[in-house]
Amino acid sequence: MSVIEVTLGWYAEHRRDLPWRRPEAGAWGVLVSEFMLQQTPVNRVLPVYQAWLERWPKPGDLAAESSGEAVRAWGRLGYPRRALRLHAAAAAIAERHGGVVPAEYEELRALPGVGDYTAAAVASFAYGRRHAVLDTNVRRVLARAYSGEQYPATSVSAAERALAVSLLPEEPSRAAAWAAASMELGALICTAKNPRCAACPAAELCAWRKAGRPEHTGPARKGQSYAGTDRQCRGALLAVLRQAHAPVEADVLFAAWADEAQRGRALRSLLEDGLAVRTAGNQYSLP
DNA sequence: CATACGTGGGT
DNA sequence: TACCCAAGTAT
Repeated sequence: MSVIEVTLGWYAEHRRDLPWRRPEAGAWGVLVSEFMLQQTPVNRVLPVYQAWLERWPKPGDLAAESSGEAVRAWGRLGYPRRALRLHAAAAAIAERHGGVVPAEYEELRALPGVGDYTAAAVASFAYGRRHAVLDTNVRRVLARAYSGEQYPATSVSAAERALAVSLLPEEPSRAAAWAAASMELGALICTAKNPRCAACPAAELCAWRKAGRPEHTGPARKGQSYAGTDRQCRGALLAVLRQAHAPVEADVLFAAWADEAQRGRALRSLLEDGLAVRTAGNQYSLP
């Protein structure tokens, strides 16, 4: 038995029944879920995903809306530029692909907000294509099971990608299943903090466990600060715009953040990003 | 290659 | 409480 075999067997039994994994989700459902899941946990995505697909069942439906409605519907998922990019991706799909989410990696990769991971994930999960799908979960599983290390490096290395490619089953549908299964294993068992090795189907084969689960050596991973940052300020300002259904006066917006210099900087960046627009006079709204 | 970019739940 | 971190992308 190999890590791949036991993981596929485990997945068949333990996979979560997530809405974007159902056949009726389609490629559009998969694409929407991938955008929302970029750096955001499953349980927070769930309700927003459901509402999103009910409102915009096809890419063309979203493309026909203003980008501001996408930002509003995005709610508090975080990183609202993703909502803008998903809206732009929907427009590109409507224009260039006849309203159908493309199946080719290169075409997916060319869409706004679709990077290497998302292009591989959509091609794999929605269309059963054979791609190395390297998200944080898969990377951790590979680091442990095959490289004997607690954590993968900060960015994907050539060696790491080569390993992932070498592992890919020949049969595309099986490769796609392995992508989903290894991701699920990383999410549920081979977790970052307290891995549940006792419940892991690959425990006997795991290089990291065989080595005695050595601690990560090297520089500690960079933590992300948030409190008091420009990011938090942007979030506070945007929350006001999301809740308002008409342009708001600058005064109202400024009441959301005390530091004048910081909120000025934040508002300017929101305008630059296209997350906010200045309307008549001194008023602001979603685009 | 490092950094900016939201938010909230778990420990 | 403070810190960690969650299906990344663009610059």
